[in-house]
Amino acid sequence: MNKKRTTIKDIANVLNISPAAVSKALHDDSRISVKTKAAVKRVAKELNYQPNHLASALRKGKSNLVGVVVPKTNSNFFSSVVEQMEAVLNKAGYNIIITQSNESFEKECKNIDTLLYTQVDGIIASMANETVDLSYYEKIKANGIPLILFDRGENDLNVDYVGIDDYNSSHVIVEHLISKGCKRIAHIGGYRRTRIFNNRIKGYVDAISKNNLPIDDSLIIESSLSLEDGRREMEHLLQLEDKPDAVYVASDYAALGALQVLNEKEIKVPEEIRLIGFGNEPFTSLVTPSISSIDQHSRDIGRIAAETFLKRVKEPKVKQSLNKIILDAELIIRDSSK
Amino acid sequence: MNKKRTTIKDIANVLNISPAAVSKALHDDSRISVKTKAAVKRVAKELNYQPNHLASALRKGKSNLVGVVVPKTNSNFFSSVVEQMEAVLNKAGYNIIITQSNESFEKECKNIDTLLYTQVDGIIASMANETVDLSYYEKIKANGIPLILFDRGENDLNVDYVGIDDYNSSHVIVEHLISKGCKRIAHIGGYRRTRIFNNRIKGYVDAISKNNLPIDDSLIIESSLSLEDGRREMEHLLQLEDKPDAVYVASDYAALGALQVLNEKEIKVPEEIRLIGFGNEPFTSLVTPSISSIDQHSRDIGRIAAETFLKRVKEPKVKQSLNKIILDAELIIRDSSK
DNA sequence: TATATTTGCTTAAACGTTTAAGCAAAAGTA
DNA sequence: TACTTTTGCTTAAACGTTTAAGCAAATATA
Repeated sequence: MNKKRTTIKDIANVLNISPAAVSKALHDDSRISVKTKAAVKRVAKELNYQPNHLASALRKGKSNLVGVVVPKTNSNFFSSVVEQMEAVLNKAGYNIIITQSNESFEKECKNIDTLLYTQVDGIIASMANETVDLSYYEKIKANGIPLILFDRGENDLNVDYVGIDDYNSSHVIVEHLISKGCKRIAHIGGYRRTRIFNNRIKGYVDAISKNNLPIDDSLIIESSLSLEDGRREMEHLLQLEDKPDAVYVASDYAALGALQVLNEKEIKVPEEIRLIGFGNEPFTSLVTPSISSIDQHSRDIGRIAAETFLKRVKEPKVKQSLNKIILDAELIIRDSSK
Repeated sequence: MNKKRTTIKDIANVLNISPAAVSKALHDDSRISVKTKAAVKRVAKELNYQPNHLASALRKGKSNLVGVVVPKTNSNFFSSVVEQMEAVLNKAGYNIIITQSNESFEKECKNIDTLLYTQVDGIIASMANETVDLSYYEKIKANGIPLILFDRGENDLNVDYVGIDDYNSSHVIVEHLISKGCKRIAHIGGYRRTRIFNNRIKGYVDAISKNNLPIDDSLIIESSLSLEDGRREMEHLLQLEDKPDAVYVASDYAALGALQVLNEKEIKVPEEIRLIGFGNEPFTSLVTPSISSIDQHSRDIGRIAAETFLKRVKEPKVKQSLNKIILDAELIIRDSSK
């Protein structure tokens, strides 16, 4: 029994040609005869030859791997984004390494180090909520490989970005609620230090003003947007003297927490309080009442991010103008705001 | 400006020592003086040296990468399993490449090829529902690297496996339902060709018999267990002349579909029909009524699968006896079966 | 003091592939 | 026929590490 894997050399020995010829034959080089090519491929199959990616990547200085950094794969949004990326990149001959930061800055840094160490040809990332220090992302840029951000980006980094228009989404939501007659619209949002949440808050504030409603700071709440946060902040809102008649929550999970509290207290949704979430997670259509939410076009984001990467590697010389691709989000109206 | 990355050679040149000495210094070899080590590490930092994983992996014949194949990361179970694997393997110096098959056999094969090509040191996999042909898994075994299966495995492959006791879980469920007075318990299951679903069906049948209830084939249904399948099969069960008084669904998603139909038809759960799911997905506690379900100890499964891999690479010579680790699952009783 | 051991390095080969350069034979051109 | 071009390969170096083997100098041992 042979312990060793078969290499290009083994094939060369069988056919009494040079390893170089075998390599070229396997890559359909025009300078190799049809006959030799056929023979090489036959022997390769016979010996169950598996190319060694490490060796070719080392020699070519290109690993054909793309690193993906996400906060958590355990959400419909991210897993759907990743699925599309995979599809597009696979077609172009790339494979992806997915790493999750679990929303931890420290883990995110470790992941980036790992990916660089593994010699990925580029990194597509969405930042953890915790992340403020951008030095690790500068490290990627310094490395010379393309860096594409999606969903959770940072303007300061000056790299390609794909995401939805959070600012405008807030406008759509607020205007929908006002059209239903709401006058006191609360916003359970994320922390302002994350750009997307900041944009949602700014959009909310501007939309309220634009529609001549008063801005009430007690109706604007920042949190981590977990289900528990949603519960806590909803309870808090219900203790206000002047209760809101609608709540716009910047995440479906927190919106669900809010809904649980409303259901438990037998406050009718949407009659007494209208509720809108963000992200269009599958469960929003499954709970009672179903939750209106913003669809983030996850599939498009994944596809476009991957395509942007491919463009960058194809034209590394040309200092292309930066891509900031902002997609329009879509409000899916369900029972909670009808 | 220097385009090139700094290598071990650059450091060697600066200090006028050999690349070999630098390599050893970086690995804290005992035969390198403390002084040289310090100097090497200082220069490495100064030049922002990043080791080239490809080169060391090629030379050492070891990539320190572990491939993970899952049907879909978009489920609490799998993402939680993967999270634990990552934690354990990272600690041991390994990184993981996650690939999802999206339940497609073809994609699964492609993923395995990719992983082998990338020279992973081992593969931890859970098979797609579609998968019947095991030749790709044999390919992994032939490659000589460890293969660990979890959750969805195959006895025929004769490799390490970690999972829960599906057969016994069915017993626990059936007995719980009987204790609540149920007499006609239906089972919306997966396809028998998947071992775990087959075990759940067998467990169900045996538990029914053991408790002296009649086996009624019209109450045993095989499906893909999607939410839509759950809806369709629940509607089908409700059209039976002799309706069930309990339904045990082998997946939470399908259980949710069933629950939707019951809610729509205003059939009271649990009063008229009791319902139990499988997997303890987060939404089971979020919907109304909350769904009783089986917790699969995803964190333990991830941890143990990773540890099993580490054991296998540590002792490749010793033909260890095969590990089949079967964990006890836990029934979480909620409103749908109270 | 003579010999053995340890220390601290160097040299050189190896991992498996790709590729630039080169070269003889075959085929094309004048 | 004498030249150029094309075809079909070979040779050898390179990618960045690691590591076995070796060797001189320093240190320990007898």
